[in-house]
Amino acid sequence: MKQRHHPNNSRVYPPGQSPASDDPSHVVCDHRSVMKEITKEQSLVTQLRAIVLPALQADERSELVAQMFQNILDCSSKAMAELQLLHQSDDARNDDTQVDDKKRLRMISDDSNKEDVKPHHKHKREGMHPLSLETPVPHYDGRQWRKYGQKKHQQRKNPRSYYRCTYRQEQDCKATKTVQQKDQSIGSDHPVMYTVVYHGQHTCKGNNCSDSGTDDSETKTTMQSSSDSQQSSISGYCSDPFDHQRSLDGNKLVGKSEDVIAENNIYQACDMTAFASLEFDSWELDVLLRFGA
DNA sequence: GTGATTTGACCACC
DNA sequence: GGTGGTCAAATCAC
Repeated sequence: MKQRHHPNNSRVYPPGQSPASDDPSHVVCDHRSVMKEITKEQSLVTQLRAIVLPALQADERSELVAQMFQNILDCSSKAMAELQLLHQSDDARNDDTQVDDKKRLRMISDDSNKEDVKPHHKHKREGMHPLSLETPVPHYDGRQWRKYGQKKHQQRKNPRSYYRCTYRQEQDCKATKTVQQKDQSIGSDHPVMYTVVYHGQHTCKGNNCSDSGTDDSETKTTMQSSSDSQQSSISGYCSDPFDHQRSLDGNKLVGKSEDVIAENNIYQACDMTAFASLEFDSWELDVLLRFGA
């Protein structure tokens, strides 16, 4: 596994502070804790934005509110990026003691590392830098996806779904993503957490596939998805990637209990990616800043 | 009828 | 043989 090393790899302890008192595990835990809180904040802000913006009339005030939401999310994303850099720095400094942490990072960013050291698999996306994210709302990220496959893996309780850009044929967009429900999500704060891995960058343009993080139309489309009687032509908006959760599909909400509908509306209306970034580079950060807001 | 999703099969790699 | 990713026919929803 190729490690990312921070330039400041040697550690100097200030007077009166021993390595024991500066337990690296505490540093890691602090990073995780803070990143977790930021992730929560991002999720809540995106959810709040999805609720508030559609309720506002399209005027200067709504634009201002949208811009404020954007700024908040930008700040948190930047803070996350800074923490990530610090976290990587600590990992590099503590090769022997942070085995578990490395395992975790390896699991998240496995694909990207494979590309660095192994020949390209035919089916693996050549020249593409995957981005792994955790989010309770994996479907909506400002792009339109079409599901083309699903696989149940022996080691995992939940199947993995494969999506490609809706405009793959029209515009030869090579972007794909995989969505997998996390096993440990049951009982957590969020009902479900998903690991979303993006491969390749979008080359498509137009047709709602452009960068428009604050585009109100996206929010409207998302809000409509839960009540729209039409079948969604955009996998990312309505359908759930997992068969056992097809009841969550917006089209199938009709006839369900109000509680379920309300809950699903929340998560579908707020189907914006609240990214918990764990490993990303500059363009990936750019993606986070644009899509996460 | 059209378009999206599902699902088993297939391929390449390890 | 297991795994990850993709393909394509069947199926579904409108």
